[in-house]
Amino acid sequence: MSFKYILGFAWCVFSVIPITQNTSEVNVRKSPTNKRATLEDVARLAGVGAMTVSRTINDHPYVSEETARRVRSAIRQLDYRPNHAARMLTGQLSRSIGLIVPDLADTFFSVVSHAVQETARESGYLVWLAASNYDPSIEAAQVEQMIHHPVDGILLVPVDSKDKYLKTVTAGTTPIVTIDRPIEIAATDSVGVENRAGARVAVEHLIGHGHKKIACVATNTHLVTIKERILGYEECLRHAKLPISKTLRLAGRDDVMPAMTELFSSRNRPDAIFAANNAAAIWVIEALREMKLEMGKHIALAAFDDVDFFALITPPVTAVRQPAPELGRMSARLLLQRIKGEFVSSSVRTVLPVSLVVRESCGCKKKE
Amino acid sequence: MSFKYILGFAWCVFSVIPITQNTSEVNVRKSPTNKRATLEDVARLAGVGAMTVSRTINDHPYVSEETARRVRSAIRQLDYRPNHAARMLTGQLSRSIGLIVPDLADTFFSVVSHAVQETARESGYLVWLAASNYDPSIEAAQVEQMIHHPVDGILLVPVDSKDKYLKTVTAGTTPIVTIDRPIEIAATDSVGVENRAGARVAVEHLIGHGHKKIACVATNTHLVTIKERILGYEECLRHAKLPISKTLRLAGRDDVMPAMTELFSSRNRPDAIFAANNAAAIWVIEALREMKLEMGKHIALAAFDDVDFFALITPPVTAVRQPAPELGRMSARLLLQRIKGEFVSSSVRTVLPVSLVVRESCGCKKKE
DNA sequence: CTGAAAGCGCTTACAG
DNA sequence: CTGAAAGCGCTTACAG
Repeated sequence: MSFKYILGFAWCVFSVIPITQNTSEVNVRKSPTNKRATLEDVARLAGVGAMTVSRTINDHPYVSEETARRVRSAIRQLDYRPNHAARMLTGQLSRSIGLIVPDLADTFFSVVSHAVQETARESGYLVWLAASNYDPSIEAAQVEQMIHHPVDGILLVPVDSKDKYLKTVTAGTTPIVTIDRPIEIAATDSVGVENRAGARVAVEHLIGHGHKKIACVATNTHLVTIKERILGYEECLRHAKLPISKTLRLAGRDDVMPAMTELFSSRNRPDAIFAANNAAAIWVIEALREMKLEMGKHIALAAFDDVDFFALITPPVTAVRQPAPELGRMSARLLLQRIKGEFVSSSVRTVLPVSLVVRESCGCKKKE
Repeated sequence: MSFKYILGFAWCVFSVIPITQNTSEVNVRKSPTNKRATLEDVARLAGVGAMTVSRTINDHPYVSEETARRVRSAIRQLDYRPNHAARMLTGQLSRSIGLIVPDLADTFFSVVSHAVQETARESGYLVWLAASNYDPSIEAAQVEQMIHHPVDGILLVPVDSKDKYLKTVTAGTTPIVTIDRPIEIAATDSVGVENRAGARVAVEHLIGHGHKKIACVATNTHLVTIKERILGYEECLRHAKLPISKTLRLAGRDDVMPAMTELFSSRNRPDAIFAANNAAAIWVIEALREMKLEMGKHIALAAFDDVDFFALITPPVTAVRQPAPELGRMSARLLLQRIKGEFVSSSVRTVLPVSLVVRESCGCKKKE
């Protein structure tokens, strides 16, 4: 279907080249002097009590500048770094959060993750990252493991927003913020986007082009977000008094061609398609190529979830753009606030706006 | 340059909707009974000593099946989970590794990260993820923070393989494996790909099409990997006795059009382009559109680093595909071996093969 | 097979 | 401003 011919090459060697060990690596590793310096060591060297060192590190007031200087110098000499594990044991915050997404290789989630990571770093937080592979049991296990690590809070893109494990987890003491979709069986903070309204705008745009038979194609139709988009699509058509066809649900790549062929040979052959998510859009685009139907000419297309390369496709694809970096930043900030206890209201659902990026697959022409 | 017209919408509301708190969330959180159970609690409930519980958890031999059963039941009753922080303090492995990449939003790195994450999970490891944003000082800080957390090992895509901080870090006790490129100032394990040979195959393919004037375009030319690819390009042309033009180095998006215009108006106007990395390829593609030059017809293009959507572009782009998931998996496995001490040889450099995915931008025609 | 003691490296009260 | 004591939750020797 996609036109790739892989060429093999004789030079494709898999080589493991041992490098001559010119550093004293092994010795260094075993050297006992290399053992990490502790608070005690620093205290001894600086000639003070352990508490004074601790206070200096934590910027407590009530340490004479004089002593602080001595301590700092000792710290530098020994290259001392506080042991995080010991700190956490005394009830300190771990200064870490967990992030669990379905698939890191998906552009949308990787952009969200990058933003989360950056926001966390700015606050001195480290982030655990895990991918659930769309498997609720993996998700539950990872959340568990993180909570007991422990982390100060968790950012989660829930695969199944009704899974019972969420009930237990949200009742616990670790704050949780969900990204992209809220949890349906408990009240937690969530940050998402205007799915329904976004779908409406995309479909309205197609209607504006004069299309009457608009089909909807989607994958992952069990997700609340996708359901919302489909609702938006239906609302819009109902409002315009146009016929609503049942949404074409694609489960896998193999479904695509048969389903599309059937759709186009039916007497309800559509003149426009609304793809409710990017996977559906990509599959539709591939299928249309296969079927020799030119987008923006034989058939119009508008998608939900804009992917950068949609601009590079011919013709460029019109799509609803989600503010992925904002989603990451906002959710991370909200979680950090919860952790610090700065934010004590009840759960909030934040809904971010989306915008339609009009290109050419919908039938619009490029302005020169 | 890219044709996007953002439409604003009146309904683009940013709404923060407080949800009525119908769960007893707050009470639960403060409830002291909710405090995590400890080893001691379990021991008391099971009527045994703490050690017995510890041994049961860790599957030590020498625990009578009878006692073990009682302990396990107590664990279940109290929903006990060992505190990781306490364990680590007694010198146990943390069962976590760190991964630092330049940019998580980059497809190549996000695919690598996903694979690393998965491999780690299969071994019960959790992974810290950080992005350096191509800034060596951020990279150094994150490595530091992870090492002192502590983590058992670190996977790193070094931004500057000569940065002096690497000297210190690699001399330490935490094993480090670099991905994509080795460190130049110390001997550590690394897992990368055949950059030079890959470039050669791509350029040879262009030569095979009869092109004589082949230009090379690249970004991030300070990276060893890119240098290698450029060397491969030059070797190949030298071998074919064709003129070698100086590599066009693009620093930012704004450089592209001026540089390309100049390149094409010079008397050495190329008939083919080798893009040494995906960013360069994308910029070149955009520029060619702008210049109304059709790939595979007016100009041939082959790129290093295949990106999924290259197949969806018109014409589909011919590119050297790197085994990103393997890169992630292999490096993670190698690191885990080092951590367990299973692997005690000196540092190894692993080089994975790449393959050319021939599509149409090079001038090949799609087989029907 | 089982448990009491000591300690991992830090911090929180408590006394100076 | 500073320090000695106790404890966070576990595990490693050491004795039964």
